[in-house]
Amino acid sequence: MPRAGLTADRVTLAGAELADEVGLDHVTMAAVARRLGVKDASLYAHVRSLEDLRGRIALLAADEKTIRIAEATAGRAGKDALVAFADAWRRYAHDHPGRYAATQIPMQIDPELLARASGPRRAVELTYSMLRAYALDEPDLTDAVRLMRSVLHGFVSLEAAGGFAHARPAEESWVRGLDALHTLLEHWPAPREGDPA
Amino acid sequence: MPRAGLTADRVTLAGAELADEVGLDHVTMAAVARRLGVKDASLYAHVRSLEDLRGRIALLAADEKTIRIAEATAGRAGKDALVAFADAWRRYAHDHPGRYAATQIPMQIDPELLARASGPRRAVELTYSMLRAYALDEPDLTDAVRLMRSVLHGFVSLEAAGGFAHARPAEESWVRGLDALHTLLEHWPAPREGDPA
DNA sequence: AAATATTTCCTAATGGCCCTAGGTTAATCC
DNA sequence: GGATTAACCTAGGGCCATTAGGAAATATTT
Repeated sequence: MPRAGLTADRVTLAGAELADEVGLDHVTMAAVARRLGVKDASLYAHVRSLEDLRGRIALLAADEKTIRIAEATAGRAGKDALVAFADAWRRYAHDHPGRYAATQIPMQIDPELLARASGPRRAVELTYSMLRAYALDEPDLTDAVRLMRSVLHGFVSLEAAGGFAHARPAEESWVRGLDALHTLLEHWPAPREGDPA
Repeated sequence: MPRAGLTADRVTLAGAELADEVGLDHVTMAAVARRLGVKDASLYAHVRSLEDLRGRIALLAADEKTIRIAEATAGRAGKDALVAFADAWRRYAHDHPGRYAATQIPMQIDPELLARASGPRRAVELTYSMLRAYALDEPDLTDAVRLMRSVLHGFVSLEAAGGFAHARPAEESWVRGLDALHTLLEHWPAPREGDPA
């Protein structure tokens, strides 16, 4: 009987595809094994546990999202870069809802695996380089990066959870929200007197 | 043998407490039943399924969060109200991480139950009333409300997932981010020429 | 107060899932 | 080709969700 040719990456990919199709919390060892034409016990040669698998899906998603953002922002600057960055983020979440959901799981990921992963780190670095165009000094830059990430992640999450009633298309609020963010970054307020930095 | 005196609300509360203690996805029928000193099968007289229970926890959380925000913002206006609103939101997420996580599950909630719940609707209404102080006209007001909710939810989620490296305390980015949001709301940019509203 | 109806909670059972242990067989390396 | 490594399997234990149907406590009616 020939072998299926499994590997940790192939198991992860199957899990990721399944997550996009049926939702992250319907990704089970049994279902992934079925998709690969294999018995569930066979997966444990490549993946430590279901939690481990979910962590790997999260890291895969981080890598893919980072690549998309890098490609989208390459050669752009200023507001162009901002919009390209944000659109790439949102589009990834739309195209891969299950993978994206995996990125939200609190960091119960195998530390060794996490250390070898470049996706999350590079995503933050990309945000920094994009925002550097706005001439913010630390610690404002860090605060702006965090605000930016909060907006993108929050909008996309609420959208996915059906949080925006259908009155006004989410797309339009998105465009206008990015306009507003751009304006804000150009006029980032100075710390108020009396507040510690 | 005396009875436990269960009801849908008591089961939901036990589930919510458990969610805060051990995380939402460790909330199982069996665990809730143990906590209530009851057999798991007994819960099905009050709750349709595990999914139903999670939906009820989400609605409970929405109600509680709304009440906290309402109390915090009562009698305040302008930036005071904004900060009180945001802090109440974030504090609820910190105090009740499991309940808060439940609010993120896509709306697979029993529609009939949802219709009777006032929490989610009132939370949005409160956001509208708070932002009305900034003299925005529709559709800008709706876009601002959505941006606001995105920031709050996104920040709190990233924080809970350990998304902010410890370099700079999240608290400080939070305060400065709210400063920035306030400024933005005071100077909300007009739609750019050529763009459809 | 007695009889009835209702509801709560139980026991029993099915099937699915995660995961471990230990055996076979296919690929790989000399 | 023979030995080693690894992939994949069978078997099984334990936990969980859910249903069906029975017994006992409460509520309702007379």
